[in-house]
Amino acid sequence: MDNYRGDLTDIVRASAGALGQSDIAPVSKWEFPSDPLNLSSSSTAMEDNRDSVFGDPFCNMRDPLLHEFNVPAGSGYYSSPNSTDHMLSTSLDDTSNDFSGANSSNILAHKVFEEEMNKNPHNIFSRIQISQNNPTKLPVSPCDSPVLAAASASASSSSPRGFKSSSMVSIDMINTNSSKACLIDNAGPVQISSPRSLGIKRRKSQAKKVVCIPAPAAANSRPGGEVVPSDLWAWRKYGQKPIKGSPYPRGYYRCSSSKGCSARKQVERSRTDPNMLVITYTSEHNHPWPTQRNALAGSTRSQPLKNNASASKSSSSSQAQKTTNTKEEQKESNNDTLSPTMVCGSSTASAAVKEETEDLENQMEMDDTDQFSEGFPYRPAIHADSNQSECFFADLEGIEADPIDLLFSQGFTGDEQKASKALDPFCFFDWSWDANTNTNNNISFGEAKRRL
DNA sequence: CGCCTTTGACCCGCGC
DNA sequence: GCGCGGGTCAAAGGCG
Repeated sequence: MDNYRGDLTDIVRASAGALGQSDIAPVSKWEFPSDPLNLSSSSTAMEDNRDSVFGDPFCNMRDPLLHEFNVPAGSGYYSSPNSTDHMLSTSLDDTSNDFSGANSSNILAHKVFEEEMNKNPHNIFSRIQISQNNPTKLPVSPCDSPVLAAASASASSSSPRGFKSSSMVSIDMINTNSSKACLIDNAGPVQISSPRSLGIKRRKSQAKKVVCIPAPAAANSRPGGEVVPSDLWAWRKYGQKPIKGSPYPRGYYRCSSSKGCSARKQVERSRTDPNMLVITYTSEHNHPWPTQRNALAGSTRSQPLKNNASASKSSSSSQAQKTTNTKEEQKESNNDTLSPTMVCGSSTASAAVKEETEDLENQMEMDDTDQFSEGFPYRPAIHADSNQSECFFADLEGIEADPIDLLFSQGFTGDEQKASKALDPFCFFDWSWDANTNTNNNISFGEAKRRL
C-alpha cells in the first residue's frame, strides 16, 4: 500500500494528543511573536487579496486541525516568517502595531475561495459577516471559524503546536475590507442528516469546505510519526482509502461527539505539497461542543509497528501516545512539524481555504434545516479585553478538560503568559475590526448574539 | 464497557 | 453496460 505512507491518522491523533496532553512540542520551540503582527501592513496585503475570505461556513465545525494547529485555519497555512510568498507573511514582520494584544493576535491567513458564490446567492458567506459596516452581523461563535479559532489558538503563545507568529494573519484578513470578508458564515450550507439518509445525492451535491493547512509534520520527515492537530470535536476515523494520483491516503472521519452528528471530514496530504494537509469538511455538527473528550477515549491505542507506514498510521491518538515510544515519537514529530520553523512549503495554493456550495439543492436543504441555529448551539462569549480568556472559559464551563484548557494551561509564565493572554486566540471570536481606524471593536458574545 | 483504529468489502456515481 | 474510483460500512482487535 504505497498510498498509505504518511497516513493522516497519525496527524490527527498526534494533534489530539498535543491538545489533550502535554506532549506537545516544547514551549521553547514556540516562538511568540515578540510583537503583535503588524496588522496595518497586513491589511494592505490583504487588500490585494480580496479573494481571501475569512468566512467559514463550516466555522461551527471547528476543525480539529485548525484548532489544534492553532493554525489560522483557513489560512491555509501558517506562513513562516520566511515565507514571503504568502500574503500573510507581510503582516508578520512587523510586530509593532495596533494589534498588539489579543486581537492582533495573529490571525492566520485564511484564504477562502468562494467557488460558486455567484451561483449561490445564498452563499454561506452572505449570512454572517463581521464587519463594522455590518454591525448586525457578527461572528457568532468564537470557534466557529476554524480560521479564527485556529488563529486565535495559534496566536496564543500557548499554542502547543508552537506556530510562529508568522502564521498569524493580519486582522485585515478577517476584517471587513471586502464584502467577502465575512468572518464567519455559520449558516453555511450544512447537512445535518446523515449522508446515507440523504441518499446518493449527497456525494455530489453536498456542501463541502476544503481547508488547506500546514501538515504538522513534514510528510517525509517522519513517516511513522506525523502529528495532526485536533480540535474540540471528537472525530472517529471510519475509513481510509488510497487516492488515485496521490501518494497519500485519504482518511475519513466522522464526528463522534454526538451520535447523531453527521459532520465529517476527509484528511489527506496535498499531493503537490506533502507539507500541506487538505481537509475537506462535509456536513455540519448538529450539536454543541463536546462536553466530553470522548474522542480521546480509546483513541490512544498505540499499535504495533508493522512497518514505518503502519506505524505512522497507528500512531496514537491523543491518548494513544501512552506508549513511551509512541509518545516520544509524537513529541518529536510535534516538534518537527509544528515548530515554528515548519513552514508550509507550499506556498500558494495551499494557503487556501476553499468552500464550496456544491449545488442549489444543497442550499435548499440547508435553508430548511436552519443550520444556523443548529450549528451554533454553543456560543461562548469572548471578550476582547484582558478578561476574555476567562470569559471564554466561563462559557465553556460545561466543557471539561477541554483541549483548549490544556492548550492554555501549558504553563506559560511571565512574559509568555502575558503574551499568551494577549494573543488569546479567542479574542478573535468576539471582536470586530475597524478597518478605518485599525482598531478592534470587541463585543461580547452576548452582545453579538443580541445583535444577531 | 465504551471508544477507537484498521481494513477489506460493498455501494454508488461517473466517465468511457 | 462496464469498470474505475471514491465514500461508507462493519467486523476484528486494542486500550483504558
